[in-house]
Amino acid sequence: MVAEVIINSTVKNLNKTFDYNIPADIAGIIKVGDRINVPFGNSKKLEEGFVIGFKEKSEYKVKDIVSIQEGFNLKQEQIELAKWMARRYFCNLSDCIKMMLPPGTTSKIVDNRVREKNLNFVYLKKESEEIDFLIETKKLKSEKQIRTLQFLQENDGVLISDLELFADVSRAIINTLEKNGYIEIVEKQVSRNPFINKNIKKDKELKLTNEQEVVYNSISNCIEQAIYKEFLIYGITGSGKTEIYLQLIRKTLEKNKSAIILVPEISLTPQMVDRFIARFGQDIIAVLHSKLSIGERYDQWQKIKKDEAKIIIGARSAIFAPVKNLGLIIIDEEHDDSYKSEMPPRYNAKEISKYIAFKNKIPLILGSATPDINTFYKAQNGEVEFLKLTKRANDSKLPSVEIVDLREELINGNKTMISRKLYDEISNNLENKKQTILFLNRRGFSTFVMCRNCGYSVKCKNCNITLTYHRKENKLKCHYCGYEQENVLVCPECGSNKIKYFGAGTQKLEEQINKMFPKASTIRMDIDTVTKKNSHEEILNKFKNDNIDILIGTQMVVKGHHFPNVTLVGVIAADSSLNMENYRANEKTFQILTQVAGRAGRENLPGKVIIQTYNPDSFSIECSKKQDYDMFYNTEIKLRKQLNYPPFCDIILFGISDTEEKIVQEVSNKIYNILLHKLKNINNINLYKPRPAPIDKIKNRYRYRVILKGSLNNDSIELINDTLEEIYKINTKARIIVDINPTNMM
DNA sequence: AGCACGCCGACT
DNA sequence: GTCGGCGTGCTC
Repeated sequence: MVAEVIINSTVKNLNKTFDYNIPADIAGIIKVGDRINVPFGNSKKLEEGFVIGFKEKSEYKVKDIVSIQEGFNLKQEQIELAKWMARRYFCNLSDCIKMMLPPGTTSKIVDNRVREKNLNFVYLKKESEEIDFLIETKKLKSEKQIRTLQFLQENDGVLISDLELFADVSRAIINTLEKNGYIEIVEKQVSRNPFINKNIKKDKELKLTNEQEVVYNSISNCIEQAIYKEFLIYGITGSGKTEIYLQLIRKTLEKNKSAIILVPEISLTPQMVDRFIARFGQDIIAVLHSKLSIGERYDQWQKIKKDEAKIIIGARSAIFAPVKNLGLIIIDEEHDDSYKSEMPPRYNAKEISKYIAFKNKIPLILGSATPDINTFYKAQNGEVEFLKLTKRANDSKLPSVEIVDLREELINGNKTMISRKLYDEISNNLENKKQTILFLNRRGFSTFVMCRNCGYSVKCKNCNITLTYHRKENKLKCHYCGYEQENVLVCPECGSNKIKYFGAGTQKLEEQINKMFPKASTIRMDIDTVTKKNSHEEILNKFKNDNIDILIGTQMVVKGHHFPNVTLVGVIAADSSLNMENYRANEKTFQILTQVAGRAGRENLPGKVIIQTYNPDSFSIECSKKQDYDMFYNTEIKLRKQLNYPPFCDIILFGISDTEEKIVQEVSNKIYNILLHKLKNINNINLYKPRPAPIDKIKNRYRYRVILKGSLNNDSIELINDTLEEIYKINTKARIIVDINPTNMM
């Protein structure tokens, strides 16, 4: 008898099973899912592996398994899920297995050293892009230093004890990095219980409205009878989805089962969690998200594993939590892009949820005010049961939405970013002591700097991207690789001084607003102001509690929070998301505008939304003015059908990159030709010739891509996996990524 | 990913 | 001769 083992490695060519002999002392206890230590290759150190099966004998000369790591074993069904994922998402099986292991134990063999409490907290001082750049350009050489910085990057600051334990770095390394100004050490008492000091009053169940009750009953019935079914709760903001969730969870608990609630990372705020604590108490709740330190995450994970936590609230990866007796999965804001992973394994948590719900015979709830077009399509054809909430629970009115044509503004000589209409409304709001949110999906001061004489625009020297002007530091920065240089006053090409700044960002908006309304208090929120742990929260709290007049921000102002005193929302330019080279541009525009609009006038105050745009006739903008999802859906779905886009097909993106363009082209052509040859007998698949990616160079790497469109089934997915295996064998140099139904096509 | 193997130029 | 540069290929 030999064990089939997957080596814990991200290397493509090691993504296959290796056979190992089972020594007598563990022969009786070893089972599928065990995490083991094995000798591998000619390395002196042991490698980590996972047992995924057994067979009679091996055709190879096998080595012995050295030991089993106690307390880290996975269940057979988890291995099954990992196998399914690896095929579905064209990724390494060991990457999938890692998702299910205790946080912080996946990078290397960790013995069970005692995790001491520690007061010192370390965080990255430099921007993570800057660190990436230092590594990429080989300016940072020490492997341990790199590992430490990468670890901090991934974790947004951690306890020193976590760093030592999980990244295996020493105090000396940490001190050196601090001396060089890369990191900062903060004296801070960090609790491993994210709920500590919370004194939340218990609340009582609200009486459901008739409409809510209908929704509740349909799902409750499936919990009662343990039936798999997928539901879409389509309910406008404020229609009381959360109360239904809470009562369905109560029902699940009564059946002695647990529930997982997935929410977008950004809306996983303390206020949101408090609502669950108020209803069920903190003892049976676990929270999993990226703002927790690794130690906290580890403790939350253990709380679930020990079956103390029955309610798991978390971001995407919480779907892999080791829940004992799962009875319900809820995905809130199901249209949100953060459910799709952009890193390997590039999984979609909605699909994983469906898989798990089906296997466990339990209901899966998707909730949204602006459902994903794909989900709504399934609801229309009955694959998903459609449930609707049309009334706002407290009867507050939807805000009025007005569209301002920026082209007309320009004709009338207004060169500022604020239209007359919006100017008047802001003035009005300031007089009435009401708050305003201004939304602009572009950070920095100006997105490009151009010479008006010769047309030259300043580009990054590592990426094919125009540099963004940052006013405060008077520098030009690349938002992709972190490269920065001094601002130019004279054109480097022709020597002219006619340098002009185009494409205004949030910094410029802030400056203009401060000029226009010198008395108003403002606060800005974008990646540049949100860096430290929690400061996203801090800015929003400051805005709310200090009654700041105007909040200026990007994407991140849109989600989660509820500001009772905000009555005006201004969208400065609704076009930036429309111009993306992406079939989902309309959908994203509609969703974001509808959500922004939802920020205005949430209680008894009537809200007003002003959308400024150069494309007032675009249907996504028109539909968001009317806040008419159905109209939007009906238009969009026809386009998708016509142009053959999801939900009518799947898209697979093969991304090829390397520092040498010639190699990228060669590998891209090889991939294209092999795929073409292998898939020639399969109907309904379109393969598009290799083309440079929309951003064809990032961090000195040239980028090409091959796109495949088609209705995929298990057979075609297998065929593509086989093809990839062949490609990985031929190619060792270029980086290849494969993404099925990606959210980002850049 | 590591690491050995092996082929070829440089050098005490 | 033989030291070491890195391209190639394998790991049960």
